[in-house]
Amino acid sequence: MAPLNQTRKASQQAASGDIGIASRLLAWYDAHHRDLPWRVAPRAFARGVRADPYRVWMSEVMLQQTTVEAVKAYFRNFVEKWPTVEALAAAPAEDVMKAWAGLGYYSRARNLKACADLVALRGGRFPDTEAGLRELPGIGAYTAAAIAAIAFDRRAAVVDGNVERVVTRLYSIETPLSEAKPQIRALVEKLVPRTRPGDFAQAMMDLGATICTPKRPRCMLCPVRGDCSAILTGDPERFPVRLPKDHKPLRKGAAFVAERDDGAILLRKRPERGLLGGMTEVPTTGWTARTDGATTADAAPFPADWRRAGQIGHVFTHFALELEIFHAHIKGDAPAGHFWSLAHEISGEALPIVMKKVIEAAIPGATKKQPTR
DNA sequence: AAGTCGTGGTA
DNA sequence: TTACCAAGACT
Repeated sequence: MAPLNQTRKASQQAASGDIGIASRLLAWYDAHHRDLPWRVAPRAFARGVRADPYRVWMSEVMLQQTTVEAVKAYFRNFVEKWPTVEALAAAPAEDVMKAWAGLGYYSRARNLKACADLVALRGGRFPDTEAGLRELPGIGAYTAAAIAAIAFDRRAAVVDGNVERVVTRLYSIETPLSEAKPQIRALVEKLVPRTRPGDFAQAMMDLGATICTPKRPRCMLCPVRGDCSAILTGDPERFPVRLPKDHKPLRKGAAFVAERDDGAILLRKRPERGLLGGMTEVPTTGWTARTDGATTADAAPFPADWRRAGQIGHVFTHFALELEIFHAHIKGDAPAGHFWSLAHEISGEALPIVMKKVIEAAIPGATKKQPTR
C-alpha cells in the first residue's frame, strides 16, 4: 500500500493515488451504503447476487435529475405493475404516462416505453455494453455507464452530478463545470477499480449524496479526506465552479375548468412533443399571453358562464408561470379534441402537477381519489 | 451546442 | 423569498 501524501499535485494523484481512493471508498461503502429498493447490497453482491438489469435501468431513468426520495414510490409502483420489461412493453403507453404523472420530465416516460418495446423485441435482454445501451431511447452517457457498471459489472466511468462534485473537490478543479466535464471524465476513468466497478459508482454517488454534499459537506466523516485537495483550501463548498445562470422569465395565461353536473371535468391531451408532451390538461390559452393582467374569459376555448376561480403559480425549469383560472358548469357533449373525465377517474389521469393545481383551485378535492358511484 | 424539458427539497 | 440543484437526455 502506497503511503498517503496529501501534498501531491492533482495530476500525480490521478496517476498514482487512484487505487487507494477506490479501495478506501469501497470500504466506506460496505459500512455506510444506503439501502435502496433497486440496489443489491454489497454483502449480497459478494455472495454472487446480481442486480436485475430491468430494475437498474428503471431506477436510473427515474433518477435522472430527480431525487431519490421522489423516485422510491414511483419505482415500487412501476415494478409491481410491470415486473418485467416484457410486461412494460405489453402495457398501453397511456397507462405508462398515467403512472409517471407527477414525476416530471415526461419525455422520460415516452422513452421508457419505447425502450421497453425495443428490448422486448430483442428477446427481453438489455445490451450488456455501454455502446449497446447508449443506442436505446432515453439512455445517454451517464445512464449507459451506470447500467453497464451496476448491472453488468463493466468498468465504466459513471459521471453524474454527485461525481462531478466529488471529483472537482478532490482535485480542486477551477474550470467551470460545463467546460471541465471532459477532464472530470478522464479522472474518473483512472479512478474506477477493476473489481466492483458498479459498487464504486454507487459509492461515489452515495458519498456525494451524504458526505460530499453541495452545502456544508461533512468532511470530517469523509473516507477520502486525506486524498482531497479542496479540503486543504478550507472552502471545499466552492467546488464545482459554475457559470452564472440567467434568471427565469415570467409567463402568464388562463386555464378553464369546465365541470359537468355529475362532477366530470373537461380535459384534452397535449401534443406528444414539447412541454408536458403527451400529458393531459384542461383547456388553456397560450402561456405567453399578455402580461398586463388583463386576461379575461374572452380567451376561453368556447363560450360559457366563466367565473374567476383564483390564480396559481408554478415554476418550470426555464420559466415561471402564472395562470388565471376560470370555472364554469356546462352541459352537452365534449367539444372536438376534448373528453369528459368522470369524478372518480380524475385522480388517475396523466395530469402534471401544474394541472392538478389548476383543477384544485377551481374545485377543491377534485384530483384526490373519489369514491366510485 | 446551447436551449428545452418538471417537480420538490433545502438553506 | 429567492436560488440552487437532484443518479441527464435530446435536439
